[in-house]
Amino acid sequence: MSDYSKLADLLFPDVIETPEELMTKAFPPRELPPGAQVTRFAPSPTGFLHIGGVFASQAAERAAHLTGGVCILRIEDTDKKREMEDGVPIIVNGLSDFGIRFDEGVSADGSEKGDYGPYVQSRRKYYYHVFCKDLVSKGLAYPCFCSAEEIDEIRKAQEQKNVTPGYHGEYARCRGLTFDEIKRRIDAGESYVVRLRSPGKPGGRVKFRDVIRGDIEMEENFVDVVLLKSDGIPTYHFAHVVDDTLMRVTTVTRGEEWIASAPIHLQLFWLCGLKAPRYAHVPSIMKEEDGSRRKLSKRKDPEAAVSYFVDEGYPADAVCEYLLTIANSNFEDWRRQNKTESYKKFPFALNKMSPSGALFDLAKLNSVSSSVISLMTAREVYDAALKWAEKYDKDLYAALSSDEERALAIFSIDRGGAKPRKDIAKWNEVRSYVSYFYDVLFEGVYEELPLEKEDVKSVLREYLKVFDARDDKDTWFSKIRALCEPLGFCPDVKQYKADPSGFKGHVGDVSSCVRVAITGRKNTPDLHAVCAVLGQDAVVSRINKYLERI
RNA sequence: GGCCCGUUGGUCAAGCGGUUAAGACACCGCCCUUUCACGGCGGAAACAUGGGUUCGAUUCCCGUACGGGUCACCA
Repeated sequence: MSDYSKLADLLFPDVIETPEELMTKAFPPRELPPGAQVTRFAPSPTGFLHIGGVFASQAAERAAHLTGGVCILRIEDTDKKREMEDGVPIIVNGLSDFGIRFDEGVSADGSEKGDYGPYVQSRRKYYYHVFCKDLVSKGLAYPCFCSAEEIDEIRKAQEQKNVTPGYHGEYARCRGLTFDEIKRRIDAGESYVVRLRSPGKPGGRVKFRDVIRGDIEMEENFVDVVLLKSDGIPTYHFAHVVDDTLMRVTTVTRGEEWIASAPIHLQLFWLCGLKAPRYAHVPSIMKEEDGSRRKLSKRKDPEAAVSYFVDEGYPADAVCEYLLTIANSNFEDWRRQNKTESYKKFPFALNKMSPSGALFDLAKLNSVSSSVISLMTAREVYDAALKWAEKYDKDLYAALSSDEERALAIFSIDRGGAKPRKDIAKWNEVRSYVSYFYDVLFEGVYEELPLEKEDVKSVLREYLKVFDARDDKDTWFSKIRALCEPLGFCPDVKQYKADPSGFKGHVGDVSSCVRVAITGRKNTPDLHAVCAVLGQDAVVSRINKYLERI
C-alpha cells in the first residue's frame, strides 16, 4: 500500500466509496431530451436576496426550462458565519414571488425534492470526502497544518520579494510532509485543512469558453488552494466541482466575479477526471453615482434588495420583464410583436446576454411596469393593489375594500381597450391615482390653472347649473361645449389653435377647470367617467368646495 | 500591483470589414383626439483614445486611458 493510500485512509476512514461508484449508482446521468440544459442557482442563506441574484437565477431558470431541462436550487451554507436564521425561506420565497420555479432543491419549509440531493451543502459532507479521499490517494491533495499566523507570514514574505501571494511552490511548507509526520501531528490533535497539490506553474495558461463572453485565456492555477476546511467542510471551489458533477449540472450560471477563480475549478475538474460544465458568467448590475459606475451595493443602494421592489409595489412580472430587457436586448422587439404573451414564451438565450454590466434604470423599469399594468384587467389591478395596500397602506386598503364594486369601476375607466392608459407603474402610486374618488384619501391639493380666477369661477358656476351625472358621454360633453362661447372660450380646439385671438381659451381649458375642481389635478382619466363614478352629490360638493377656496 | 473582463447617444442596446450606425426609455416638437390619456410621426443625441492590418475599420491586432472584477479555512 502506498503512502498516499495510507494517508487517504488515515484522513477519511469512513469513506468506503469511490467517485466512480457514486456517479454510476447514486447519481447516474439524467435522462433528458437532447439539448436540455441542467442549471442551478446556488445562493448562500444570508437572508438577503439581491436583484442581481434574481437576474442570475432568471437566466438559469429560463435556460433550463426553455430547453426542456432542469433547474435546481441549491443552498451553499458552507460558511456558518454568514448564515442567517430565516435565510433559506427568505430566499426561496423571494425567488418564488418573482415567478422563478425550481424543479429540484430546497423549499421554503426546508424540505427537499429531487433525486440528486441533498441540496444543502452542509448535508453533503460525505460526498465531498469521497472526492477528496480520491484526490489524496492519488497524491493530488494533502493535509496542511499551517496556522493563520503562518499563512500570514508567508504572505508577508511573498509581498516583500514581490512573488505572487498564495500557498504554492517553495512556500507550501506542508507539501512535503511524510506520512509518519502527518500521522504524528494528527494523533497529537493538531488541526489541519486539506489542500490541493496543484500541478500548475506560474506562467502556464488555461483556456475556456464562456457562453456569454466567448473564449477566455488566463494564467493557470498554481496555488495549493484549500479543498476542505479544518472542520471538514469544503470551500466553494471544491463544493462547486463535486456538487455540479453529482447533480449532473450542464451549465453553470454565476456572477462574473467567479471568472477569476475559473482556472482553479477547471484544474479541479481535470484532476478529478471530470468534464467541466459550460460556464455562463453573468454580468453584475451596476449603479451610477457621481459620474462613475459601480456594482449595485447591498449596503448603499436600497434597490439592490428585491424587497425594495416588493415594498414599492412593482408587480413581479414587471421586474422580470425589465430584467429580461437587460438580459436579451431583443426582448423588447419580441414584446412589441407579442403584446399579450407571457414573457415566459420569449426565446431567451444565454449567449445573447451582454457581457458588460447594465446600469439599473428605474425610469425604464417604470415604463416597463406601467405597460405591464396597463394590460391587466380591472380585477387584476384591484386584487394586486389591495394585497399591496393591506401591508403597506392601511387607509388605502380600507378605502378600496369598503366598496369593491366601486373600486372595480374606478379601475375600469379607460382600461381594457386597444389603447389603455399607463398611469400606474407600481402599487404605491395607486393611492394618488384613486385619491379623489375617496373623501378620506383626497388631499385637497389643487394644481394651478393658467386662467384668471374669475373666469374659472364662472365656468364652474355654469357647469354646476347644467351638470347631471346621469348624462351619457355625448350629452355631457355637448353641455361643456355649450358653456364655451358665452364665457369667451372657443368650443373647437383646432379653430382656437388656428386663431386664438378673441378667446380666453378653448374647450380643453374649460374641461381643465372642471377637472381640477373635482380631482385637484390636470391629468386624470376620462372626466365623464370620473364624474359618473363620483356621482351627482360628490361632484357638486367638490366643485363648491373648490369655489370657496379660490 | 499581478491576472481577467469591459468601454457605441443621458440610459438600455443592435451591429459581428463597406450601414444614411437600428430600436427602446427619458427629453423636445408636431399630428390624432369633443377633455385627459393612449397612439403615430419627427427632432436633438454615440462608435473612449493612439497606433497598426486592410482598397476600406465601430467591427481584427497592439498600446494607452477609464470603469469593473479577483487575488481567504467568504461565497
